[in-house]
Amino acid sequence: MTTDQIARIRRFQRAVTTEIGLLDTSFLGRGRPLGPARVLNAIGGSRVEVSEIRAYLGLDSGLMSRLLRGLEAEGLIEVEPGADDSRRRRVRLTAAGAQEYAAYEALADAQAREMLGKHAAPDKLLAAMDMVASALGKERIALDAVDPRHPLAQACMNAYYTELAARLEQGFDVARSSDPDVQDMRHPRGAFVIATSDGLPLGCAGLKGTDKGYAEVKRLWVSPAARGLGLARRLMRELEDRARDIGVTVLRLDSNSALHEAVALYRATGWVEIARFNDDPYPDLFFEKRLITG
Amino acid sequence: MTTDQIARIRRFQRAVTTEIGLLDTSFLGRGRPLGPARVLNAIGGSRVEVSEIRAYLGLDSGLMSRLLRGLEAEGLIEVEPGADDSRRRRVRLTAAGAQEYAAYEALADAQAREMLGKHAAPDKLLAAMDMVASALGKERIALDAVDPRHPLAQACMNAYYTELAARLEQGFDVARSSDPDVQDMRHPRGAFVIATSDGLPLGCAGLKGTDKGYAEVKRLWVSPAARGLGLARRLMRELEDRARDIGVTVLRLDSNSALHEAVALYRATGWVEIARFNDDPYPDLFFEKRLITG
DNA sequence: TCATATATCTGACTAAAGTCAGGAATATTG
DNA sequence: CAATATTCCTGACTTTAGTCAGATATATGA
Repeated sequence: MTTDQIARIRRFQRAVTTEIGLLDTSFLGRGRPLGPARVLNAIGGSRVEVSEIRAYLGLDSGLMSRLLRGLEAEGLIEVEPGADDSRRRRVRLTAAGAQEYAAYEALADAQAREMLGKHAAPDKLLAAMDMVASALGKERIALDAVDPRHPLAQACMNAYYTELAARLEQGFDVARSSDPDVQDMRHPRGAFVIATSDGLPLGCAGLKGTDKGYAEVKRLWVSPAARGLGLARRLMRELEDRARDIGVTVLRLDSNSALHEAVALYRATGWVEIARFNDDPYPDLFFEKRLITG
Repeated sequence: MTTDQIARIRRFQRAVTTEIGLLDTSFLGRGRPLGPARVLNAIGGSRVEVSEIRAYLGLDSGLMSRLLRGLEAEGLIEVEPGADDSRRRRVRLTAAGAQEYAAYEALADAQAREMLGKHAAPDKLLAAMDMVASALGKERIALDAVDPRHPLAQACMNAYYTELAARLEQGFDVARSSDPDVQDMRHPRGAFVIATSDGLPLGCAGLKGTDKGYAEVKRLWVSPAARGLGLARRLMRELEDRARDIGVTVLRLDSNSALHEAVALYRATGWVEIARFNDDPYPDLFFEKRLITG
């Protein structure tokens, strides 16, 4: 690591600190201090449990309580005890709250739009922002099992197909590859896991159940914005855990030698190369992994 | 502009706000609030005039005054009236202050190092950070005339040579190109201007005086991290102003058709293509611009 | 020289964020 | 069931940041 590299990060920190400082103090000029505004936005962002919001924003319980009281007094939110555990309270926006939240969203969007508009190469700027945001908020990337037909899951798979088409010498056409049945990638036959950061999809992986004594790993993809963070490894680990949960002990997958990073990951995490086990035209490498159970 | 793009910027803002929030509240754990810490760092970063620091940090004069008193009481800084205008006060670090500043630097460097170390593709991350920082801090990019032998000027020129070598079909070797005499790119014969952001060099351009009735523009370069911000245009405008100041009314330059952006800029800003006027092996395009004076 | 502008300082104030101790209600565990 | 833990609330407090109206000293231009 060179001193020049350090200097560059330092410069970035300065640029961002000052800019965000300016950005936040008058928090978008809706006459509400940063604290309540942050809480309102967290609730609008579909967070429901008080404790969850508190952890997300890193607030003291006393402070949090007061901020909630304030928003309640404004008529923007309603708080009620949780259904199964009535200590853990749940918050939701009232109609007025939803309106106020939308106003914040519109303002922030306008700000974002203006910033992009001033730049000559917006795509590059966005890609750079994605990468930085992922690196900064690494531990905020959440993995969730969803239905493979979920819009975010679809978005990931489409990005995956596009990337395959670009990277495979012979191109890629989904229609010619065996498209896994939705049923096979849902509990209890299998699973489909997506990685998201503040709602933006960053990666996916599917576990496809079969009746042949093993399950297959399909559609492992990580967004360029999140590469280098060990996300693929996390996704694979998650799939293995879920495989164990549904009683699967042998996993298989097919891949292509053009996908270096993925192949290297398989080899590094206990996968063993085996003979071709299907007649899909795209893969040229086949792996198996026996899970340690107990 | 798509909604997806907006969502990406919004996500970036969130990631950065929360991260920097965490980063700054206990400002690196040296038991000093953010305010005084920022001022100390601005002074350590070779800013000397109180008014300059105030503008840089965006502080109220009363607050600034108090923060200075505090640092003075700690024995970290000394304040004295300016030499030519005794209203504008100048600040400098005492020995203890320099030590404290160094401690902050070391902590921030360690933090940066840790962040880079956790990333699998640090170069890409740095490039992304540079781009974002430049876009955020666009108006903080300063242009200064320096001696062409200045280390930052040299750094820019070396980056320029490397880029030429990569972009020109026939490569590039400085030794074969006519290296302008240092004298010719200094006042009053010419000028050399660099663009920096918080000390990081982002671009350069040289004005080389000749005895043939015109001056030449040489070494126009903008760092990849700062492209798309109109910096080349700013550099050229600066050179034109300086040319007028030293009484030059005709400018010439040579370029290569592989450098699309530069050539497009010349054509868009009043430069007219002319016949070859030197025997340098690299250029294949030649331009002239007559300055409007008065 | 006199009016005006500029740079900084001081005192009095407010708003916002955060801390801490303890209390009430509810859940969990041996 | 009793002891303990968890979740949230309340009140009293501190720190930090920031605002605003003068006061003071110095510079500038007619």
